[in-house]
Amino acid sequence: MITLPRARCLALLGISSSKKQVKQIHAQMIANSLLRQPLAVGKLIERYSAVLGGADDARLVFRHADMEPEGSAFVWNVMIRCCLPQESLLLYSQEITRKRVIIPDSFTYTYVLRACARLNALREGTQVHAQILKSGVASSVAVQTTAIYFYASCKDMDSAHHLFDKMTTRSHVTWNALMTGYCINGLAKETLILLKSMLEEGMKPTDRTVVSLLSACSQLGDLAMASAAHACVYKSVPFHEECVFIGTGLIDMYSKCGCLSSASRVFERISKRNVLTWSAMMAGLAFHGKGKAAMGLLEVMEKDGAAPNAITLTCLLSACCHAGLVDEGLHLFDAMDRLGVEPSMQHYGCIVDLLGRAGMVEEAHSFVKRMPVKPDAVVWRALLGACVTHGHVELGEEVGKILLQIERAATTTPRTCEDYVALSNVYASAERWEDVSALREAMRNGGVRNRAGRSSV
DNA sequence: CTAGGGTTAG
Repeated sequence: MITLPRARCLALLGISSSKKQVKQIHAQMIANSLLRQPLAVGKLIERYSAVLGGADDARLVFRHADMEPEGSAFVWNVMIRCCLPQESLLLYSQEITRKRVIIPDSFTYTYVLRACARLNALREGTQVHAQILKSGVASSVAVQTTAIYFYASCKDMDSAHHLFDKMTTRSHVTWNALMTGYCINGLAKETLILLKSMLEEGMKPTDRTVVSLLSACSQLGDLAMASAAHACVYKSVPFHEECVFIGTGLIDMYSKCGCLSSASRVFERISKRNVLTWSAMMAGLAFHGKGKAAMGLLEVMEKDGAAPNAITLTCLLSACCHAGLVDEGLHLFDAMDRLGVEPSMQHYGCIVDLLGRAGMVEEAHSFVKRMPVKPDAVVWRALLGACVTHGHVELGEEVGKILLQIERAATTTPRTCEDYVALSNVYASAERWEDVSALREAMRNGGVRNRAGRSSV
């Protein structure tokens, strides 16, 4: 048997795209006794993790890696970086509780914090952050930036901002991390203020900076601001027309600011469209009640050789919903199998909403009962909304009680008042005032806060 | 020549 040299193996690994290919190179590496070399093992784990169905193989390679202590630390870091966030935390905590055979370094900490961010695990990540501070490892800009990203992902903007203020050296990624944090937490004004200070400090905005800027403008719904942002993108980001994120952001921004024609113009001029570009345009059309046009775009998209995904289907179903296109929506739902997209809770929710808004409350109810998965609160809420609008008091009461049950069983999500208010509206529509006041009483006793109303545009 | 920090829908 001919064995490939190390360099050839590593190069081939880099371009392997299926599990079968990775397995072949894996065999070569065994024959070449490359599996005692940290870099080779690391690359193998990386590749297995990247291909479909390779997670178990990556785990096996990791478990059987046998090398010097520094090599183990390196391979451990690679594994934490490449596996799913839940497993990253597990690998990390196992090693920490075991008498610290491997000492985490700044690489480990960035990966673990990133995992906590993805899991929305504020408690765990805060503990990790404390361990970082205790570890004596001089915290690098990368670790601190990831910590900012972590706190922001967990909606703890106070900690994120505090950390940012304390940093003496910041990279453009640091600025972007905090800005993205403001953005995803709906703090559009803060996003713009931070961008201003970034520019004042002489930092150049990057493609990721302008994605936050565009999203902030979407939230504000201010067309004048949107045009200014668009001009800023033109001035400051070279090759912006090749950046899919920016194109998608522009389409979304113009749609949300009420200017569908500008959104279409941007869409037409994008050279590299991906599934999200198409989805964003469909969402924009949906937002403006142009359901037929959104459906028409699906055909163009398929002719263009792009395959719709779960997000695309959500956008289209919601377009049908807003435009009252019941038949089209149901037809599209049936076509999902052919399109290769498995219906998720959101798609079921769209159909219930579609039927409910069209006044077909009985049909919506029987659809919910036929669902192959357990309906979540969003699905029930759509049905309850239909009951309120179309005066189905009995069903509304039944659904409202199911929702309150879900509400009480939930321990992780904060208590909200929406479901109480909705059920209360059912009672009010039937002039059952005693039930209304009993519900208000239950809300007070349950510690459910009434929230102030808000509007975006 | 032992790797590193983030993002697009509702």
